[in-house]
Amino acid sequence: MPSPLPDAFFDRDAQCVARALLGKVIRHRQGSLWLAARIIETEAYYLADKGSHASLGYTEKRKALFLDGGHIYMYYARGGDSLNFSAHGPGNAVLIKAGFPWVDALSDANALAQMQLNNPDAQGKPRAPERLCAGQTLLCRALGLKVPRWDAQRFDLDHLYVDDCDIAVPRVIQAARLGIPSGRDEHLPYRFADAEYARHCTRNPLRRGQVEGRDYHILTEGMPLWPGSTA
DNA sequence: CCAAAGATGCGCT
DNA sequence: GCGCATCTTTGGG
Repeated sequence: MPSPLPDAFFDRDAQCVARALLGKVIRHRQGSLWLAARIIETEAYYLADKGSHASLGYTEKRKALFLDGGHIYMYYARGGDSLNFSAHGPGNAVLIKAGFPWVDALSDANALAQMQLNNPDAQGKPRAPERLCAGQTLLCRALGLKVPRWDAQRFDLDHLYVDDCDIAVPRVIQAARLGIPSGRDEHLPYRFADAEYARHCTRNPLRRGQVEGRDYHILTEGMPLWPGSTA
């Protein structure tokens, strides 16, 4: 039984949404197949922070960032599509950074095989499932999500939604976001990852050399965000 | 119309 | 860890 996230889920602070999305499942229908990936890595962006697209100002392309929580914002950069969901407050949103293929009764092995066809490697060969959604544009490629179809749209139970599959995420990693140029609020700790899937993220936040308390923090269930602001 | 950037990804060291 | 390919969108001429 699918259990789509209600609009109210997204109408909260972006960091809360980013954290809560870990372990949720994105489902996108392609023909008769429901392609699916569980979310393992997210980043929050705010109107006021200089790393965000919204901080560049309102334009037609960026309008979805300013719509009510639960709108889809997609953009194209560096050779691929990226997926975001708007959160509470104009200009605030969550970027979906990485996922992991999800297989169940609705999204079966045939759906996974289609995802591998959608997102082959540079030689045209199928990727290992653990690499298939290990990046914001890889995820969109595997799931078949495109800017022209989904930007500024809402979820649609016949085509695309986020499913609460009741997956436990006992430990969440909170760290600085990736790829933010210096001077653009690059230190803000708005990146969130499922600790059990850390090695399958865009970059492993627990890789050798990273130090807890300096490079990242661990949040267990019920623990407030670090450094404590739930805004 | 064209140049350049961009919330990246890959391959090699 | 670093260079380079990536290719659509964007904005200036």
